[in-house]
Amino acid sequence: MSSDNSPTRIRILKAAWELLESNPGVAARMSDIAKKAGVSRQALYLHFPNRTELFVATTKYQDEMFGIQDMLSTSRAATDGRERLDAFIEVWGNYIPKIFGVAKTLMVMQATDEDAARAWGERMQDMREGCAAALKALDRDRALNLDRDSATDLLWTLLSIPTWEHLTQMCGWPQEKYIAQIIEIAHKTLVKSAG
Amino acid sequence: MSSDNSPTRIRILKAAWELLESNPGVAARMSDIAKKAGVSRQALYLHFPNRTELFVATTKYQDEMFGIQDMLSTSRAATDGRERLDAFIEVWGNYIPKIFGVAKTLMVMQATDEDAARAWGERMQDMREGCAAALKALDRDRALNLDRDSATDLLWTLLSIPTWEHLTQMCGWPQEKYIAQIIEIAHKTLVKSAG
DNA sequence: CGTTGACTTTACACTGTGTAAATTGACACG
DNA sequence: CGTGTCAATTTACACAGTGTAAAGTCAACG
Repeated sequence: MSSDNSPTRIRILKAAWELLESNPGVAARMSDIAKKAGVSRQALYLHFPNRTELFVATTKYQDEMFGIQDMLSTSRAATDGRERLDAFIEVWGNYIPKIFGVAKTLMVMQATDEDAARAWGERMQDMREGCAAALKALDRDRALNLDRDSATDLLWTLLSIPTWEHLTQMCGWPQEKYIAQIIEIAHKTLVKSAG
Repeated sequence: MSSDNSPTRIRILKAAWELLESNPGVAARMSDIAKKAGVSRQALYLHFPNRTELFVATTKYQDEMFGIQDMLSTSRAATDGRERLDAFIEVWGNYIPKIFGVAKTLMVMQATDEDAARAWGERMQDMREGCAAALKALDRDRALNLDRDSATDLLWTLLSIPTWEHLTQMCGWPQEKYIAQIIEIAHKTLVKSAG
């Protein structure tokens, strides 16, 4: 999946990862990343065209390392609508804290950087596909409270990174409370009460 | 309320307002703001210590212009718990689009700029007070589904600017649909069904 | 021994913020 | 009328950080 896996490139990616994670939302300086990776600043430009692309590559590297695809496909195993919805929320909701630092940086850069916006947008669209898929079974059971698009939008918003950030970072909710509450809200707003 | 209202200062604030609104999240350059205001770049520094404080002053200017305090106090008039909750959601929810451009810029800057973080944090805390107040009557009627803090956190998140942005900008929901859905979610998750 | 490739080193162009100081012009007061 | 004051302009510069460019180093490999 990775276009190149020279050891230096990996070292740079890991350095970027650590720096972004230790300071979510703050775009680390190229010189600091270089120092942490133990290479010269100019070496970064031998592997990545610019800082944004380095950060984009870092998120892709994370997805690869964590095997998000496998995690999501596991959640697709459930056949019952509610179970599948719950599984999806748990998988994605528990994935967010792992990627938050890097993701937040890209989110912030999105406002000013076109490349970041494109990369981030694609990522979010993928996530929306996941939401749609998670609701499909529910819809087939005629247990969906809203039209499919609106339900997808709502679940997508509920599981967005800013929502996670607000509840866990600003409100101080523990991760378990976050998961439990999102599941409850999803049930109450998306699933027909009388089966 | 404003510490100084020289005409030049006002012209600068209006220029910043327009530029931020026309490009939400992008911190306009001092030179562009100056050009739009019809003054020299250096003149900006006669009125504001730095760019961040100019933007902070711009949000305060907006609040003053729009009279947000009056709008909110109107929503406090309702005595019935549900009515009051709905009124609060409508007032705040319809206020967001008016301030979005400037607010988003401050939100983005928050990640890297300490002053922006402080100013934004205060603003958000004020909002939380509003949420708490809007739920008070409901709690007194014993119609609140969760403990007061959790309910406040949830309403706070539901009415956050990123949530509005996600639903109206990313999902393309019209403002009325946004309001209607937020009210519905609030009812389903916060208000006891069998009064 | 010579070449190739990855990396380093040094230097520089460019953008944008913020500081500093001298200059202009209007208005007000004695 | 002259003088001071205040707002704003003009010009210049320090500083940080990204990205470009090009020459130099060094080890591996044929």
